[in-house]
Amino acid sequence: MTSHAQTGVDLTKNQTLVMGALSNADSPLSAYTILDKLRDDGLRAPLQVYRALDKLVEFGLVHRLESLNAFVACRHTACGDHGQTVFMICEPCGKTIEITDKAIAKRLTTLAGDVGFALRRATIELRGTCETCQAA
Amino acid sequence: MTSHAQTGVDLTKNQTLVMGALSNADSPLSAYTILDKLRDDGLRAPLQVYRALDKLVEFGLVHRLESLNAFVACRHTACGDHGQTVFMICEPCGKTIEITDKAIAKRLTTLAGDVGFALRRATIELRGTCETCQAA
DNA sequence: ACGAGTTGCGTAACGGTATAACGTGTGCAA
DNA sequence: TTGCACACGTTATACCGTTACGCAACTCGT
Repeated sequence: MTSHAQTGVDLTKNQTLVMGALSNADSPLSAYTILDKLRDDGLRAPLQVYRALDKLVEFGLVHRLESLNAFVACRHTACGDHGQTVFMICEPCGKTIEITDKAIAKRLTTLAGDVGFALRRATIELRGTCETCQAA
Repeated sequence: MTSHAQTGVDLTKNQTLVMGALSNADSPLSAYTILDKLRDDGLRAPLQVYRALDKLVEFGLVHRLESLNAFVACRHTACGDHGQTVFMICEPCGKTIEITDKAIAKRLTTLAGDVGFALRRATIELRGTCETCQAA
């Protein structure tokens, strides 16, 4: 369907709706919250959202935050290296900062190698308080 | 109730049961799986398990794996520094390796500091394949 | 000894998260 | 035109976790 500028991936109608909901939000959304936002657009069942999310994650346009059971639009689609992203989740306000860092990735690879573990994907989620909320 | 050798913490009856179930298991268990294992010991409701788990996590005897919605007995209770533990989860067999690493902890602290984020706790969970499963 | 506070326990009901199992429609290639 | 792949839609169900309530036991200060 509509083409995504940064990746050239064609999104279907439902994928576009879900992507839009996540892009507009300023903090991660649960699948059911997304569903509620999109009821007026014709979505009715959780599965419609989950299917779209699965694809969007596969395309690298969306990340899943495991510790929150929620999803967030990727802020730097251009970067490769998904699967090694560090998320900083502000507990007061819910906003998340997304960072990739070679040093972390390298160290994790080393640690895995030390015990013979074949690393496929890393989930790194930090909890704390963002600068804005500390000031407030 | 019974005293835990390594920590001196007194566990209640339910806490002891749940701790026992996790210690016997060789991979992480969900709360409901624990419940099923302990039905013969008199447990009947999820809340009984969740309450025990909350305390055990608080004591540092058990870790929660966010990406699995499951729990695992801590393999090195002696170490302090919970909240910075790296878990390597083998997808074929489910076993998890638990490691703490100063370099990772330090780098995460630095990254957080760079953006003014007050770090409270880190979730680091790696997915991949353990040495045994690679050989098989 | 007594009451107040705290902690753990037990049960029922519920809400949030995710998937299974169907079947339908469309586009495209052999 | 038949078969395949893919997205879609619906219903039902499974799994994860919490709220709300009340009771029992154990402190601890008076």
